[in-house]
Amino acid sequence: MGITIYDIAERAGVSIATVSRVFNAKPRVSKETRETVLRVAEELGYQPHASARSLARRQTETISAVIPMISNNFFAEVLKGLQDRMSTSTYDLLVFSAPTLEDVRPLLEKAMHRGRSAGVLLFSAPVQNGMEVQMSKGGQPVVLVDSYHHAFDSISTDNRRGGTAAAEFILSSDVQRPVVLMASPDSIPASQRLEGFRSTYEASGRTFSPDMVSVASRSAEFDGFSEACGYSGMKEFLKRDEKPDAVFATSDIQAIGAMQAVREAGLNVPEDIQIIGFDDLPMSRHLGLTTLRQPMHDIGSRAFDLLIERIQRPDTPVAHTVFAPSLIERQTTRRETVHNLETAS
Amino acid sequence: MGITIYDIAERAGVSIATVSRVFNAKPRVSKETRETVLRVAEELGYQPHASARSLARRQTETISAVIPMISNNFFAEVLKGLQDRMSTSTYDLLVFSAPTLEDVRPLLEKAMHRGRSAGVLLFSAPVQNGMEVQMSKGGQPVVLVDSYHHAFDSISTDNRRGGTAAAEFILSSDVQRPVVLMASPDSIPASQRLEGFRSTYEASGRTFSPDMVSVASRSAEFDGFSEACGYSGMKEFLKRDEKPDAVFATSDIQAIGAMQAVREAGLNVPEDIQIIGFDDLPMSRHLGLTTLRQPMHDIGSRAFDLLIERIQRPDTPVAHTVFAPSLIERQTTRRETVHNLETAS
DNA sequence: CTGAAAGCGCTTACAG
DNA sequence: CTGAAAGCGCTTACAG
Repeated sequence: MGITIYDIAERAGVSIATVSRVFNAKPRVSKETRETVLRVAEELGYQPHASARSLARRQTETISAVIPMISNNFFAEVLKGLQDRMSTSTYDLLVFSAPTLEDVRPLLEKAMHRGRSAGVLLFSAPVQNGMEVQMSKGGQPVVLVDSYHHAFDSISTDNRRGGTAAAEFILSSDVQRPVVLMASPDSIPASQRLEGFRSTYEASGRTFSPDMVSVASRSAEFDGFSEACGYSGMKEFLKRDEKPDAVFATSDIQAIGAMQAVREAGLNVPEDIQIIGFDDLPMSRHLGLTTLRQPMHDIGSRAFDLLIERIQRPDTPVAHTVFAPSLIERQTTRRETVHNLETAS
Repeated sequence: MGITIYDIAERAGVSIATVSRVFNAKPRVSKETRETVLRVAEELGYQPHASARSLARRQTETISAVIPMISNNFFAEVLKGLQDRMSTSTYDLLVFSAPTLEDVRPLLEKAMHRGRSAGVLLFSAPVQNGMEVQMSKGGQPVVLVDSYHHAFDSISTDNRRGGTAAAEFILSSDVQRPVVLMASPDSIPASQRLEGFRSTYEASGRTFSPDMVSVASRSAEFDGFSEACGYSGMKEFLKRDEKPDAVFATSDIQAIGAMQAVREAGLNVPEDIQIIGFDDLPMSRHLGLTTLRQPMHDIGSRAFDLLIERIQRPDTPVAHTVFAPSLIERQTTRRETVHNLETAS
């Protein structure tokens, strides 16, 4: 059905080898033959066959991305950064989206199939048990995005530091009863954010009790990174006699759910309750949400660069890229005491 | 580097043909040889080479999705429906994301490359000029998602009807000065939503003047489907002496931007201004947004089914699937007169 | 039930 | 600068 290299060779009166050469921009071809080949190819509407090419070249120009919960806004943004970066390359992107963290394993397996792609980007999944082995002997390099493991390249945000920044912000204000809206305990990033918050808070001399945090169920949709989780968690907090006066959510999406719960309770943000999120989704700006920004776009584009680098130079030492989150102050918080702050964003 | 069919044939003491047979679940293989082959393959960690396989079979088990602006929430949801459906199939998904509608053309071209995929899903892009030809003679079938063209299978929402429903809702209330927040004029879906609204509104005897609609600029990010556009459009409306008392946005995301603008102006939703969106994104429920729901998940899964159907039976007549949007009433609107409503959601 | 062989559409030394 | 030929890793009639 398709027209091949043979068709154009015949019609141009040359061998298939020279046809191949012109399509691979090899130098040793005379200008005239190059031109006729190109013309004939154009006439016939020739397109190289992707599979044949990668089989012969013993390499493929596609990469795989294994992503849990693709409709998550954070991933969507990172993906956008990735795609923007890829649009100027010749690589294609194969996307494997896992409904839950459980499904990541088999999908990774699939993505690692020989000849399918040249490398894989594994998003936000903890590397556990046999996965490490599977990844090492898979033949293609994998780089971790929003995750960490000493044996693989990774790119992530300093979640602990983000938690610390949130705590510092709260400690420097007049907040008395902060609470934390945490995602699933299985989520490494969320755990680190909580931990950064907790340790910094305690370091100030105040006590951080377990009832100050609402943890999403392990089976929660999107690992607890959802409005629903933020909403219901906040509802619970609001039932207390002593209502919280500030909440740190481990993601913007949870913070948005919390905002809604607060409003429904007839309370005001930030007057009654201040809210801090994590991510800085595009919508957060318009919602006036104070948050810890992750450079999602950069994470995506860097991930691509790292993977390509690794594909081309497999023996480079493993590298970990960590971005620092930055506090973006907006309307959901107010700063009472403005000491210790050199720059306001 | 990789271990091939030859390795396992040798080690199992059989020919490569029989090895191939067991991996293709062909019937004519004795139980014993099947078992030894499988065992040896397991030992050696054999994986079939994807490219070689599709070259030999003359078919590939991957499909392509060409999507403008992948970080758009609507697409993310449709993609999720698609992926959920695909997870039980053996197909892989190649994603081509276009930063703008301009980039769709070249990406589609790329996606149509021979041997790359068995079919393509083209999202939300108007089929214009030469695209039709390119798509017809591309060799692989394409189905349109959230778009329409008589010559290709398509799956979409009845946007006009959604606009009509929004207008009817408003007409049955005490709203006096409704306005519309429209996305880019280049967007077919947005145009249809507006048109449905306009015609129904006028049919009631009221006049619909051009200054009742705020149209996003052609160069607006995400074709105007963004909080930023809803926000700025609403800001303009609020500068008027006679402020609107209801707004119909052509997407939820614009509606969310509008909500923020209203709040910042010190006005209340729905008391001062009622808001209706379009899509019913997951977050809309938690924001209490009244909207016209599109079954995004179903759109995604149906799209997959349609494409596979078309791949398998290329000569089936072209089919168009149209989903009816449904009005979901929530807190951003209030119904004064409750006549003509059998079921409240 | 099993094997030898041709073929899928390209790339790439090797000669010339 | 160009061609003949082998090879990439699999599938699939065709014989047996």
